[in-house]
Amino acid sequence: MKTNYYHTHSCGELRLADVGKKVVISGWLAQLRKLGGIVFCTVRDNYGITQIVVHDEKMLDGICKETVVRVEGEVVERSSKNPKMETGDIEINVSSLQVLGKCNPVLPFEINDAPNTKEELRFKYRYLDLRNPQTHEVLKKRSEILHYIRNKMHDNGFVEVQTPILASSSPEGARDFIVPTFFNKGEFYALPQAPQQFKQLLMVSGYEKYFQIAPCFRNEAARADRTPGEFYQIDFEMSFATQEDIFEVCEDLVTGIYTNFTNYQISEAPFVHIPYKEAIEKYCSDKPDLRNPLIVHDLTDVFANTEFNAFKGKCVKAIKAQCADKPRRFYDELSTYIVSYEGKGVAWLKFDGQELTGSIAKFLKADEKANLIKEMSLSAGDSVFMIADQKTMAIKLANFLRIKLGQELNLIDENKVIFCWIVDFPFYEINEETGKLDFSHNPFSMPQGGLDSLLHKDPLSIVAYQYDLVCNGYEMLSGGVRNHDQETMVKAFEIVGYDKSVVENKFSALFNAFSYGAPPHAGGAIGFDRMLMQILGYDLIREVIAFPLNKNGRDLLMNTPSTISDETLKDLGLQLIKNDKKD
RNA sequence: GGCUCGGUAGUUCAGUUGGUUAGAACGCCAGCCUGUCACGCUGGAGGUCGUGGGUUCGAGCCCCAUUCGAGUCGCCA
Repeated sequence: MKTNYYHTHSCGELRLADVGKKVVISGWLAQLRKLGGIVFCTVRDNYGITQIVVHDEKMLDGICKETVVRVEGEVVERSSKNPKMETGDIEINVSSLQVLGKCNPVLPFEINDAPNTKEELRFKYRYLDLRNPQTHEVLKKRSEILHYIRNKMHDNGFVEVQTPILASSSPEGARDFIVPTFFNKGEFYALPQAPQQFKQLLMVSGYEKYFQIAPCFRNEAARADRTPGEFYQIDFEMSFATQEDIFEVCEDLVTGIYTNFTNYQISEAPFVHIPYKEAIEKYCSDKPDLRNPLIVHDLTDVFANTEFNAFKGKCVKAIKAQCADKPRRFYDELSTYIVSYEGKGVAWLKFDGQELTGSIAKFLKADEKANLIKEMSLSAGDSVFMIADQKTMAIKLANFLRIKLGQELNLIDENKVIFCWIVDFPFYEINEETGKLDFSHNPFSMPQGGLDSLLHKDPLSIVAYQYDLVCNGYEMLSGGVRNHDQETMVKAFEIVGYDKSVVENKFSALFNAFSYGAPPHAGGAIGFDRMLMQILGYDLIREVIAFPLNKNGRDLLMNTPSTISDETLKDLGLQLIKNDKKD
């Protein structure tokens, strides 16, 4: 610590070895404990907490908790030490105490108890919330991890480039934030949803390995694990690289981060690869939590000719679990849970080694029961939970059911972090709304087999060099080998009904760039906030963000977004549409 | 936009079948206390029960509307 007027030491620094030293510390008064003529206080700064002893009560006249003070005194050994404090062996005998910043005696909430305060209030007074040592630590950890990542990327030869924030609309699928401008009335910037096109252009420029801790903006609704508006990605791209090269770089980075900054037991690289199709079959999810051992079985064929109305003509998904000891209510509550997601419910059966019993046993024919037992390899004590619905819905609900069962039956090992690569995403899919063929991920990725596949294969059978890194049910990274060939790009768009002019106009920069010698390239982006949330053991992404927006994209501290004056609107060439109530 | 839950003292919450003056803990204020560290003890102040309407002799509680917040679905990689 640099010595100056305000301090010779930090509040986390002094130890027994410093006894006898005359020191100066500055910080916030965290606690005051008066015992007659003696007052014990603690002073807190960015680095820790140190106890000070005031023998002259007058020094503290008019001073309350959270006042910023400068304290001069001598370090002494405590007669009663506090093993819970890092500086608990010593205290400072105060000779002078000066107020540097006054504080209102009634705080909106107690700093010590800040994490238990309702979020609304915490974020309105985020600067107080962040004084809480536990909360304070989060942003320091965030910084350390960012530092580690930067170093690692630099060490591996990546060049850090800042791409524009005032950019143009990019076709990531989410809605854009639009920025009006004084210079060009009637025209707008869009904040980038990702630096996708810029980083690919950098590849065309020959930078070979690019990365950026990139701010990304998406004008979409929030969730507990998804902040509205803005977030950060560790964005990277490599030329002359294959999918495997990307995996190697990511595995090295992610393993490094988790081993250095967490105590989790993490899966060893190389991480397991699961084709998208298999993930959907086994887990009914493209981001399965592999800590959960439950597997989803498809029983559609078993009940293909059933008389049972609830299953007739439906896609039937089933999960086997050992929970024969659970009461009837357990089964009923699962059903209620599924109904809350607009499912019809959960049908269940128990197997005692001989017979199937349970909610729907009497509706099933003997051969159906026999096939079910065989298909699911049931043994005594197993229960089977079944969902019957339209295929898409059945898959969705089976995923919820698998997760819920895993939680309820305590099958999740919280100490583990299991990574996997979901690979071979389909290149095209049928858009459920329009019934037409559409890109299933972004249109930038390379179809496996290249132009040849596009020309000769059934579009729905083509898979892309498109991958996700999944960890404990969270999607941590998404990326792909990019399509860098004009002809292949045009063909890919043509298949979904766009002609060449669409590609030329919509992605003109990229498309043109590819006509001047583009290297094959691949990359991806890690959702940094979400990863950090998991590393630090939080369920809310807002916990790891300095000044988070609330669910409705509102900053309660700065009170944004806010209206602008009519004059400014006019200067921007904007006119608001007035709508009193809805439309 | 839908569904679910919530809004009571500065904070976290309790509040019975609708019934006198709406409670507790922490915090705050005052007093006592020389080894506390979640200090202790005594006393005190502090409330538009989110807002508006309704039912009722009487509403924190019941009904309607509205607003704010959270979770979730839609949406979003």
